[in-house]
Amino acid sequence: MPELPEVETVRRGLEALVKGKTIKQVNVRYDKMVSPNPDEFKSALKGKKILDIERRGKYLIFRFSENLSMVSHLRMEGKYAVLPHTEPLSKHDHVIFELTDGSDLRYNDTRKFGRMNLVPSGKELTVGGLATIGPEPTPETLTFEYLSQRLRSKKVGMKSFLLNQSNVAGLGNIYVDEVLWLTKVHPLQPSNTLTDEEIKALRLNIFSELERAINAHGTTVFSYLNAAGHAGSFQNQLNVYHRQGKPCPRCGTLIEKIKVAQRGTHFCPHCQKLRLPND
DNA sequence: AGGCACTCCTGAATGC
DNA sequence: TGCATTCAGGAGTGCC
Repeated sequence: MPELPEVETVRRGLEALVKGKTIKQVNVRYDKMVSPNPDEFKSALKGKKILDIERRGKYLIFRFSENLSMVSHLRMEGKYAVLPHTEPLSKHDHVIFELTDGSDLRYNDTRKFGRMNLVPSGKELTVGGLATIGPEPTPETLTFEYLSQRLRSKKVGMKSFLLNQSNVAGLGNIYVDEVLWLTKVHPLQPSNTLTDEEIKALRLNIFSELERAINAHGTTVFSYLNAAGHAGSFQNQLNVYHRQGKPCPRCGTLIEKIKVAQRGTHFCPHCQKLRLPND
């Protein structure tokens, strides 16, 4: 499932593969995937040049000529691939951007959860979750002051806090579990009970974990591949995610799996103890 | 405010 | 073997 490191890996791949190319025509095979309706989507994109591909959190932002932009979210299994136009379509190719050089940019999405929205350039931040998205998880944009204020202004469990893109952009189920394990904080620990030391550690762990994951070209679990069709390797560096019943790399206690915020949640019951308010 | 549940989807895993 | 059920989840919506 693409989170920030995977989306950034895709963005870099797309930049190398399709930046500067021109769209001949677009084929939409699953109408609900695009906005506005498929007819407007296709006619607006016809003849446009791909000027740049940017990223904000887990959202990709394509910039086209004539002040047109497209916000694309891959959700669970969305993938882009660049292939010769003569290559047969696969079952789950839902949107095909036919390019004038004879290649296709194809969007493939087994579960059909991904969405693409065309907007005038400059209006990108009005689309869906981008309207309320929190700071990018970098040292410059996610400051200690912001994070501690935000944590203390709420009392949600830490897993919910970090999954909420309006608090911090880019983290998903895998990296939230990993970052909480690194910081030795329980997924249900109320956000307003973290100490300053924990907040400092959490912040640094977010940065280092995402940086390491980007360097490994993201995590490949189940079927996720990046734009060039390659798997990432970060799954080999996961400490708790999908490791229920296996020993904690730090203390050897068996990793547990519980449900938090409708998500499978992995943690070490020894390293990540829930602290009650009057402890 | 915050915790749920539900929805969108398909394929893999599990159950009998 | 085969058919039915369960599970996985990012984000949006809606309810209590």
